[in-house]
Amino acid sequence: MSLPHVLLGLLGRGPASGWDLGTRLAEDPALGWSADLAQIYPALRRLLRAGFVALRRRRSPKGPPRREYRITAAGRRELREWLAEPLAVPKPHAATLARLAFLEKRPAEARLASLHLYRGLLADDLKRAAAGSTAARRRRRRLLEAELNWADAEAAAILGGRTLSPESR
Amino acid sequence: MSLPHVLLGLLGRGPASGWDLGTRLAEDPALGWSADLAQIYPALRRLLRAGFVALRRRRSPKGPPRREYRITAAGRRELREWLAEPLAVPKPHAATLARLAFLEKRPAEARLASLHLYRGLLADDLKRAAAGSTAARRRRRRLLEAELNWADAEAAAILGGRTLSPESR
DNA sequence: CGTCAGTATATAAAAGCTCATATACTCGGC
DNA sequence: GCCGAGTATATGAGCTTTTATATACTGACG
Repeated sequence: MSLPHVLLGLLGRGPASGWDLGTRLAEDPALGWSADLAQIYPALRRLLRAGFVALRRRRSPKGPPRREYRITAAGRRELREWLAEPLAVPKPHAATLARLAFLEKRPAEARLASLHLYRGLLADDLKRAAAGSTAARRRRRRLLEAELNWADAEAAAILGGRTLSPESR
Repeated sequence: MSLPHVLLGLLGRGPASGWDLGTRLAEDPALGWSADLAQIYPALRRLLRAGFVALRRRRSPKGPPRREYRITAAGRRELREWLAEPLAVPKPHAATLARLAFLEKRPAEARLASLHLYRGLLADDLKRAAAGSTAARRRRRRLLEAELNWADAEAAAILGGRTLSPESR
């Protein structure tokens, strides 16, 4: 849907090859987008045909020749228009959330074990998200912190022998 | 990827038709999954062929006959196995986050306007998320609150004439 | 000298998802 | 009696995304 625009946005920060864009996407979860190289390469071609990016081949110190793309004036225009569209609250599409929802029915030990593992992953992510001072990074840190607090509260409630829900007696 | 499992999870709460499942998914954002009916109907058929659900046709007070599915013993087993898989921190896949990240380069008024609209949407969602006492709902409320706080902090920083980032002088 | 790891591009096949459209049944209003 | 709205199931086209596979170049290790 909007992979091309995300790529344009990344190219707005400077020229890059398909490989570069792939690693940037993979490394920055604050961007809220990820894509396989098999998706990026065709997308770049479409952007090239549309005139939104320009291509320069360069030899690479390691490996085969790089195809470096840079954004064009038309590309910047397109990017600006996309950025001007109103923001919608993202509806997450994640199996983890569904599992979390259904976990409620499982025995307390199982819930606690899952929560504990999950908490560990959250803490790792928060540590990795410590760097960076963009709005998107700050947002990500806040959300991770809130989720950590939530996980702790849930674990405490289970350990306290009662759930926070009304069906507990 | 996991739509069939999500459907099994929902059927774990009681029998339902494809239509019912579609509306439940659409109405509960804490579930973290959404699906078109065009996706749900074939998925239910596959679950039926696999023996994870059983079908009963019932006349409906309004409209054409309903096809109600209920989870079988094999289905419960499958669901339990899926729930036992370790949770991974979801990586959001949302154009909004990417826009947020690239918005940084736009003029302050544009950023403020976007933030303000976004804040309004968040507040609406939070109001709608007020009900429910499951762990997933509590999680969602916490995250929405954290994001509201973030949006307010960002807006305040812009209004204060400086950003929170070190490149502000 | 071979082969493994890392960089880099590319394509095909399969799976997943959205959008448009069609059908069918009931009820309430005009 | 017809029309529109709400309930309910279903399919096909087209798009996006994932997974698997292939190629090619360099440097390091054994």
